[in-house]
Amino acid sequence: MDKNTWNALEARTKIIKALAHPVRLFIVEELNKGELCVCELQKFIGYDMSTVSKHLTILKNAGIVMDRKEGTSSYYQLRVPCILNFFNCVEEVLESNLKLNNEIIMTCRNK
Amino acid sequence: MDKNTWNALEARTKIIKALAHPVRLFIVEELNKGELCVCELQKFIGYDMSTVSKHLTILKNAGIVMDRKEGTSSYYQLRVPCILNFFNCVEEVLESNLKLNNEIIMTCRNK
DNA sequence: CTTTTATTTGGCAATATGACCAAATAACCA
DNA sequence: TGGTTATTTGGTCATATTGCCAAATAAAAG
Repeated sequence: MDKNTWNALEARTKIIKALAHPVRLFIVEELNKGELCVCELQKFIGYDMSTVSKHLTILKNAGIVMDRKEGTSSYYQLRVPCILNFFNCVEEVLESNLKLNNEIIMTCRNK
Repeated sequence: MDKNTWNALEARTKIIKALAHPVRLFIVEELNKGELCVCELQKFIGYDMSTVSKHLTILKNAGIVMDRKEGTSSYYQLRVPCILNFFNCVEEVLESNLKLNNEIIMTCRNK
């Protein structure tokens, strides 16, 4: 595999990795409903404020969210709206997994 | 956050995590062109055969690929075709990131 | 039956990730 | 100014990930 191919893969991986955590997935879904500050997200999530802040930094560095300061607060919002299509596909995989499990169960029953 | 919400997040995270690695991303893209055996993928990737095999197991456990034995070989193929839409979104984020960088560069020049 | 080929599994070491706490920063208020 | 609030940053520790090697497995070939 050549260097360019690898670099392209790594660039895309960075974005996918940013979404590959339950807390960050939750944040993206909440932000899809509208802008929120760190303390609001922290209340929903229940983890330490610093942990939530670090998760937001990861999403920001990946280019998925952007922030806006107002007073002492930082408000975060989605920067790229297509993220939801992304999730549609994940749902499709989940449904497909369920279907397969059902088939396996049915096959076992018929034996 | 309640237990159900968390479980749903974790289920989706498992799928996203499976895609969050350059080698696995490469595998998915190659398999999109058609079925391949482990040794063919190994030649492209250059890593140890056991490493490639483990990456394939991760994709399989996430429900993204499926395998088929033929002789001594295992052939892998995509189980869910929508994976490419998924990548379209990642590309959109990348393009958006590039656009932002250009804006920053332009702003700096004008100062 | 032994050897070869393709793959998977187990184990280990290096590195990355993710949680918390404590401290630093920054804006606002009294 | 000094204190409060919101956020970020640095440090540390536990755990997860990822690579390789060696060994186990399994089918095919000689």
